[in-house]
Amino acid sequence: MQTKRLPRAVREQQMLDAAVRVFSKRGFHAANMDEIAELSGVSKPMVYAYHGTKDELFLATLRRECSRLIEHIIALADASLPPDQQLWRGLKGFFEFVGAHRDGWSVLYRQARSLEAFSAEVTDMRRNIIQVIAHRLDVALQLEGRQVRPEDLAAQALSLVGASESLADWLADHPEEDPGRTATRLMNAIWMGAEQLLQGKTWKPQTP
Amino acid sequence: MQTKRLPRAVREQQMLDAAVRVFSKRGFHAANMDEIAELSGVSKPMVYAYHGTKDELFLATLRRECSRLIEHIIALADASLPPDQQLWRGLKGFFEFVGAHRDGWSVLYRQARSLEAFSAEVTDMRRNIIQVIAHRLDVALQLEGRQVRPEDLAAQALSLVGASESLADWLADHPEEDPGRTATRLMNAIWMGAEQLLQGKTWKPQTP
DNA sequence: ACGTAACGTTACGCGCGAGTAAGTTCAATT
DNA sequence: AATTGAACTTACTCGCGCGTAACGTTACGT
Repeated sequence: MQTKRLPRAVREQQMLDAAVRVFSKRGFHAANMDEIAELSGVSKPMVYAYHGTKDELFLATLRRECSRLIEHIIALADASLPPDQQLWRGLKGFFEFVGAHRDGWSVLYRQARSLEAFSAEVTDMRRNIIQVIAHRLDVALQLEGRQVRPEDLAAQALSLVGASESLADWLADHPEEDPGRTATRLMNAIWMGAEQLLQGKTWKPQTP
Repeated sequence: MQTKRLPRAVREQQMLDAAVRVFSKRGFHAANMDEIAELSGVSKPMVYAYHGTKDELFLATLRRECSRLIEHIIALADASLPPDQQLWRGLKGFFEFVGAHRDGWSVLYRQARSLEAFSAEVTDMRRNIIQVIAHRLDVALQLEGRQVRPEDLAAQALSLVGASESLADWLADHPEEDPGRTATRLMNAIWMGAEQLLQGKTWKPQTP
């Protein structure tokens, strides 16, 4: 290959790009630094020079992918929209991101959550999302004059997130599937509920 | 320690018990065979003699925990019950199992799913469960004279499983929580749906 | 045009843990 | 009580992969 020398900032990003791919393909432990280095078009000590240890490199990739995901979602799910529209847009944004960044998703979840050293990081992020969802649900409920126990709110939000992750996994393995379609399916599952489905009621996006 | 010598069958089970604990505590890679051996009250070569390589040992523990889980669930979710009761009992069985076998659950999911070498195994199991759920849902729909596209059925089942896993994770970290209560919360989330919740409608078990 | 600092390399140290060879002790069978 | 084989141990080998020391090279400011 033998490409040009590059400024640090650029090389750092290339390394993160490489890291995402390798970590997602091999898993944290099986991934080795030489492969990541090679994929960044550079040799191993450079990776250590720019990103420290393997753990630190992993954390860096994790954080980058994570913030990209969050940004993409919050840009879409405007809190002033009606609840189902908020949910719909948020989900659509989420699935679009997963569809477009398969391996980023994999690094975030498959890997990080199962590793003692990193689970705290991703658990925090997850808790934040869940809290936001629970809060918005709470607002919607209060507008209707309802009151629900906090644990039940949390359970609802947790279910939603779990279901989303599950469909996201599936989406990551099905390139041909449209993210919007997946989001719609999830709306039917979580917004309408199984009972409604049995009665033939389905949810449809108002504005396609 | 220096306990008595034990027949192979017994020792094998002790090894699996130890393996579940260590794999769940440390993760597959970080777990080392010496620790598992020690926890089984025996030295490393015995583990190799009885269970082969580390991979094979992991697979053995995975399979044992897995079949225990499945058996426990199908024993409860009788197909002749009405749909919501099937779901309710299946979920209750599932959460009871998770509550009683925390580390078994961890080995099954956190670890196995993120490891290339084992993901196939657990994915197969998962696919089976999803298919069963989708099928029973289909039966229920046909009794109502409805028809739903297979992918939508699958998505509904997938959401349910994802939400269950999510709550199971939460339950595994909250010893004080009653599994039945968690199951009820999930029924509210997935059976009633968020829209119903907003309207103040909740699901309650008929027979406590 | 030349010094220097950032970019980059080759080649190794070293610990850890999977897996094994060779030998020992106990308990059941004859 | 001798035998035999299953249960169990100690004490290694060996490769892999993280992390680094020591050493080149190119761009860029002056």
